[in-house]
Amino acid sequence: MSREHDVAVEKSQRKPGRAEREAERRKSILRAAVDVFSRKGYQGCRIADVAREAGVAYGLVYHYFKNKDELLEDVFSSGWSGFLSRVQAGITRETSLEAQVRAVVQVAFEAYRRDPRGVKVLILEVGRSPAGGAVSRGSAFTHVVQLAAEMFRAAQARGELSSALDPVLCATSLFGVIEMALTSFVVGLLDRRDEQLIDRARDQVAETILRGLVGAGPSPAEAPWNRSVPKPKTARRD
Amino acid sequence: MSREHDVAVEKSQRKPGRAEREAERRKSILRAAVDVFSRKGYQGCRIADVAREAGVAYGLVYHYFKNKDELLEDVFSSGWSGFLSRVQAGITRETSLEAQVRAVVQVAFEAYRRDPRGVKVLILEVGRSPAGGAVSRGSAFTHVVQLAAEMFRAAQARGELSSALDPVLCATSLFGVIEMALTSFVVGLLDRRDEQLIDRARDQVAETILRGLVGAGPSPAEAPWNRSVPKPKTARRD
DNA sequence: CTGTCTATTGACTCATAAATCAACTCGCAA
DNA sequence: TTGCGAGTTGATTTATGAGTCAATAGACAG
Repeated sequence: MSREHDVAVEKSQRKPGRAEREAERRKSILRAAVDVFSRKGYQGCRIADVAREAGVAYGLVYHYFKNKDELLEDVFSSGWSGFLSRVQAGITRETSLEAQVRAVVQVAFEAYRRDPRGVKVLILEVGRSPAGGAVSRGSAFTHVVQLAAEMFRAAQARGELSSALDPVLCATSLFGVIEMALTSFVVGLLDRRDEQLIDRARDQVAETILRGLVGAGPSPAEAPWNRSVPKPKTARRD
Repeated sequence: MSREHDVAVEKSQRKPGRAEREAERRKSILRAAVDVFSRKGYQGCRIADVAREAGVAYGLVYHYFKNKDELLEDVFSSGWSGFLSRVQAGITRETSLEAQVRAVVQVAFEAYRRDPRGVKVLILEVGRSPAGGAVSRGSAFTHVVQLAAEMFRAAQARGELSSALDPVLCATSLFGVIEMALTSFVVGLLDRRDEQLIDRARDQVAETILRGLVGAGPSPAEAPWNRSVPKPKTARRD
């Protein structure tokens, strides 16, 4: 008991403890996998690459993950579930459609800023895996789209959005614009090092969707978008 | 010379001629490749599948194509170049930004209606091949985006579009919305057999982008989207 | 200190599929 | 008819990479 007491008390000290060391290893392999996937794609990468990148032996990958597919599955779920919950939170927090849309866009761009490679994997590999994908990934993309579709549907019920529009199409449009904008950074069409450009892109994406969807309604004359537009442009130094 | 005469004269008869037979074979393999790619993806499919689908021997694929990669390359270029030239034509034919955008959307949806599988391959496999793709595919996507960006830039010069917007982002937004809408049919999020829905989607996509981009100007109260837009000077204050 | 238990290693096996090639078929000209 | 040569075949070879496993090292309990 004395030992365990020590361990429990000094958890934050430099005494890793076996379980923690293991978890750390597992995470480092996961991180390496994201890295390699983002560079070579799922089909194109070898377990050997992941192992080398993580600095562990080939066989160890199979100690922590049943097989290659489960590895991808974990890469996916650890990344996507975070994104999904943030999107969910953003939608719930805000009340107007405009604010909700801005929140979703914000979440996506923030995720990209924090972890471009992870986003790249999600975008290029998982979100739209060819039918063969077989696992839950494909349906996860569907899930987030339906989440957004629900948001648009609710907005229609509140009269904030023309009911002539298809909510699912509104949702795909939203993610289409977001995704393609991020893709253009990923593939180098736009300069990913230009922080200002990323901000402008985020704002323009939100504007495009909002003015588009909202403005498409039957009465464009009203234009209630003087509503607390909270300074779209972050005042940057010149 | 008599032989060539025959061939030339009876071109439309049931005398294939060797060169023509070859070209036909090549095309049938290409068609089969599109088919198999669309079902199993590039990495996931085998040359044997393509050969079987085309009804030819395994080895013959290698008679017509240097290797698997060149096969994909040809699938791509034969499909993409057609799309590209149609987009180009659509942009050139029309004069107002609104009409041009509608034309581009129309081209994409028409292509989908004509050959869903081909579009699926282009969208899911080629357009966004992981960086490792190495070949021209990645840059081709870049190409069409830049074509559209040029269109938006010209519209800015004519005063039809706010110059505060980034033309490249306008272009990615346009294709992002188009592509995701088509994707949602491809993956079954929307019912691809519902012709009416496809039409509605096409219209909504165009509306979304147009009202979005055009309406993004500083004073949406006017709403001057009454066709023609021959007013080159809408004297917008920035 | 000593034994046990498990994390870790990397060479090996095995399945898959790309690419090759020698044999064969068949249209066409002499 | 005959023979050349290109089209066509599919078994064979070769390459690659996933997954296994017996051996080793290292942590922890007694």
